[in-house]
Amino acid sequence: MATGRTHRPATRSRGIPEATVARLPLYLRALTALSERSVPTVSSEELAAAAGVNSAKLRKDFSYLGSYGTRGVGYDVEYLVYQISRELGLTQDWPVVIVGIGNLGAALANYGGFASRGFRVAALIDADPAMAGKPVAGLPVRHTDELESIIRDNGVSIGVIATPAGAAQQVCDRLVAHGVTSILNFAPTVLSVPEGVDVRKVDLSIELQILAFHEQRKAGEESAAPADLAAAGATAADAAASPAARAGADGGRKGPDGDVPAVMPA
Amino acid sequence: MATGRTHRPATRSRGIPEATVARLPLYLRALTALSERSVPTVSSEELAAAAGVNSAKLRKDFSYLGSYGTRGVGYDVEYLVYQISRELGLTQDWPVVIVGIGNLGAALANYGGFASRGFRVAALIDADPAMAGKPVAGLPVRHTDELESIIRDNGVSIGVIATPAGAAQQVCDRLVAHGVTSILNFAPTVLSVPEGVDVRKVDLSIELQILAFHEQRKAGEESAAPADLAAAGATAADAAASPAARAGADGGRKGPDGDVPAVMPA
DNA sequence: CCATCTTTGTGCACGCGTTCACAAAGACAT
DNA sequence: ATGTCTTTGTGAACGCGTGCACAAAGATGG
Repeated sequence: MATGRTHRPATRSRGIPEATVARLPLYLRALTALSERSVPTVSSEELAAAAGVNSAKLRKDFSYLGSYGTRGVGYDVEYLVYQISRELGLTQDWPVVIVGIGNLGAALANYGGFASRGFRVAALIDADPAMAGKPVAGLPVRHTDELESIIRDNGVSIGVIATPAGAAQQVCDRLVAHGVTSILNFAPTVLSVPEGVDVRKVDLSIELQILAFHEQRKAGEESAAPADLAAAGATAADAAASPAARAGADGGRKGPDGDVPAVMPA
Repeated sequence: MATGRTHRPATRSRGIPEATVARLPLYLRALTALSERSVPTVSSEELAAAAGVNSAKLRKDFSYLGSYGTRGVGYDVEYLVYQISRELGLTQDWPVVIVGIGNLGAALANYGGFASRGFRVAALIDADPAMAGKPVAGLPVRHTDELESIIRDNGVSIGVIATPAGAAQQVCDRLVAHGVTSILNFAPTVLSVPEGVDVRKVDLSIELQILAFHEQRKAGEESAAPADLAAAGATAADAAASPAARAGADGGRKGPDGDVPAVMPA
């Protein structure tokens, strides 16, 4: 998956491990799908498969919530949907503001996954006066000046930052100053916030870089096994000394079948 | 931050822990910023602060890469930028395709963070014939039919899926069939892929749900402290012993305002 | 050349998360 | 009722990641 964790250090909430909390939405989605197909019950095995996790892990996760589930039968889908929703706080309405209505901000505003989960986009905010009033996803873009009143009037406690990196900290500070205590940050910056404020970060380029790392490793292992050994043996000092030598090493990519690729694409 | 990890189980790549790999892009960004300001060296303390992590952790992370750094001085910025870039595979060009050019796909196509990191958008692909040829972010949208040739001709090994959930698995299968071995998935679905293919997932609504969980907890702690203590006191054993008792027990749960949920749904 | 001071690199301990494996709980059939 | 069969809930072991704390390395000054 794709996220990092600029998170609370180690404060486990109630008794529920952070890792479990992060999986609850996953289970919820799978359960919702089952619910729509009117499936009455699921076993941990089935549900785990649908959510893409280990069944033992799933059972343990649920055990933190309590003993829902019947031995020999499985879990009642509807009941579990309700319990998880409640645990995640989705039974209530969460007004959110999106700040920074560029390409990404607009895409977020249009994203359907929010509304369907109890999140209501209370306002779209942008610093550019030219944007003010322009309708995006059915809502008029408001100017940053209105930020405070918007937060106050709507009781907003969750903010989404989709501004350029340079503006993010400033926007963050203003959000926090006016009462926002949870922030979802799409700007590629480390935000510093006071104690008690949660920040989660989504960084698109980081995800790609992680994939690139593994991709490189795959390519290297396959085609250049000896070269790889050499690289492993020769400590970084060597490799650094001659970047050219390295550039030549990762040429071979695996095709869909076993065909051995020729040279690297220029 | 914002991602999950539908990842390789436990196979640590080379000797570098997965957690470390995930932080390297963070360090790289901070270092790049320093580099642009022509700062020659940084201490682990300074860099750690800039990247938002613990300095001990940072030093340990770097120790996996090798012994770059001079005691009493710190790390050479330029050198470290190079080393990390190389380790992440960013010294080479990674052509990527983006499939599904809706709001999100278009936003991704326009996202500057890719190009600046060695990622090149080789093509934008959409299933809608009406989209074909339309320019997005300076590139003409191509139709799904061309998927295979695009991947082949460009040597694409990384694919980004930004389609609706329903189409994601199918797109994924086609990508994989034609040689893509790393996928960044924005569709809210669990993708199943063969061994050897890496999937990372970015799920916007999941991030919000996690924030909502903590937000709820914060609100609850404040207003319903005693109820919270009671819940903490009763160990799982109690609750497990009698599901009925439990159902009743969590009646007094912290709502934002203290509303008590009724009974369980049938 | 020696002393001092800074900063790295890492051994070690601890805690969280994952997984195995199984006993207990309940459904269902006889 | 009793027995069988399924599936949960969890105790226990293990491994990874984190953070402390310190020894070693090197710079710097005398």
